[in-house]
Amino acid sequence: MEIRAVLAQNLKKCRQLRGLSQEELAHRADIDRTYISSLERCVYAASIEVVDQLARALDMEASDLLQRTPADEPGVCEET
Amino acid sequence: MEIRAVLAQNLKKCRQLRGLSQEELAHRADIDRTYISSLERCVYAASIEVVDQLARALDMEASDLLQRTPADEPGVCEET
DNA sequence: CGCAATTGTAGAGAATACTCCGTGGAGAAA
DNA sequence: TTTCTCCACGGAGTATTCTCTACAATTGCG
Repeated sequence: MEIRAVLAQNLKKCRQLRGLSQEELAHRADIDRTYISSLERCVYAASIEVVDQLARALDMEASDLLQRTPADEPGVCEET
Repeated sequence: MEIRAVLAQNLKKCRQLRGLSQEELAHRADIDRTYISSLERCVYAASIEVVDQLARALDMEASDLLQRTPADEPGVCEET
């Protein structure tokens, strides 16, 4: 799986789990809304600074957003 | 700690632990040597694609290279 | 010291991330 | 239908990453 897709998947999942719209997240992370939309569609390879901003807005670690989830394990956003 | 510094620190440590020079790593990751030098000095905020290439060249996960190390815990490269 | 390997650094240019504008579509509710 | 929210998507412009070339500084080793 491409690293872009890993980020896209984790980003979308964690955002939705927190009940945030792309626009709300954009505001909290101080990032353009359409850009977040692009990231969730794998259009760009984000810089680690953007990943860090998004992670902080989601109250998690940057490394968590890049975590590849083995098929039979829970994702980074789920509770145990 | 800035996310650039986290990457810089982990990158340098893991590279040295594997006995690789910047040039050898550059070749294995198919990335310019001077750019790796820059990353270890926090000059740029790498894209997640570069982080992934470096991680694969170091036989580890991209998320590991962005892991912040709590002061009293071992780094991502150390054995237990 | 002399030599070799490694790393720092500068500068120019290509490539790509990122912002900002706007438009339109899908779904839900009045 | 109309309205509202959310999201996909395009284009143009700016900012930054990333490559390449070349040379200087450093480190370690005989």
